[in-house]
Amino acid sequence: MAISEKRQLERVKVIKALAHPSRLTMVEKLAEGECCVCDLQKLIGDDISTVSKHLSLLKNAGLVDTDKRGVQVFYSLRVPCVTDFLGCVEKVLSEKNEKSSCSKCK
Amino acid sequence: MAISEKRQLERVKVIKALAHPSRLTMVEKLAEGECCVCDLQKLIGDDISTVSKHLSLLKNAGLVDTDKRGVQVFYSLRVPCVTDFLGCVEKVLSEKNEKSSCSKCK
DNA sequence: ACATTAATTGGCAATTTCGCCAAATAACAA
DNA sequence: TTGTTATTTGGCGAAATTGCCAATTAATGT
Repeated sequence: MAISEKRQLERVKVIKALAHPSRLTMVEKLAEGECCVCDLQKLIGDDISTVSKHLSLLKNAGLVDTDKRGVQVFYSLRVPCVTDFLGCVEKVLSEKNEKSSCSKCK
Repeated sequence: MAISEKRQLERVKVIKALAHPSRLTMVEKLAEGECCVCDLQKLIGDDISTVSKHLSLLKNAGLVDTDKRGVQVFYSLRVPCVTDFLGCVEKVLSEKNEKSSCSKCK
């Protein structure tokens, strides 16, 4: 039996949230510990409004949490398994290169 | 040290490939075993050309392999860990619902 | 109250993705 | 060769995503 359309869309929303270079970089950074928006902005280099929008998208997907302390907002990763997630992505990449551009084959 | 821009783009390419309802559904189907394009077309219901394009995108990302036998092309999942990958996505969703719409809280 | 710093939101143009149709290609049978 | 079935490719309009600027909101200090 197929998964409900709605459920699939929720899943896709989570995956989409990770499917952007800046957001992926921020998620990896957050895996090491919480950060304020300003730190993430320095890391990414885009306009702060752009970074903020990326972050709210991540939050909306359920990937991060926020904690406002004073003027700053601290973001933290909600689900640690995202790291394993990336492990799988790396595996796809290594197997891909292994086959398509095998350095041992001439 | 941050991951190279190029590497990050490769990763994103893989994640993006999974970030679509039809493609995600097909990947899950393929996790059970290989399928021809026609079977996947029936599963998804979109025009066959649309399905074919989704599949070539998956292939380009390194997620699936193809095997042409006669007139048909059989697709198969290249990396089994994609299943675990989805496990993490599910975890994100369950924790999300747990907090935002906690049934125990009034 | 006023200024300052941190972050979010609205709006918009540029780019990318999506899905259909029509046409092309490939394998095989008659 | 001709026809048939399976799949891919080209092209195009529609929809979604992206990133900047400007304006707004929020917390704090003077």
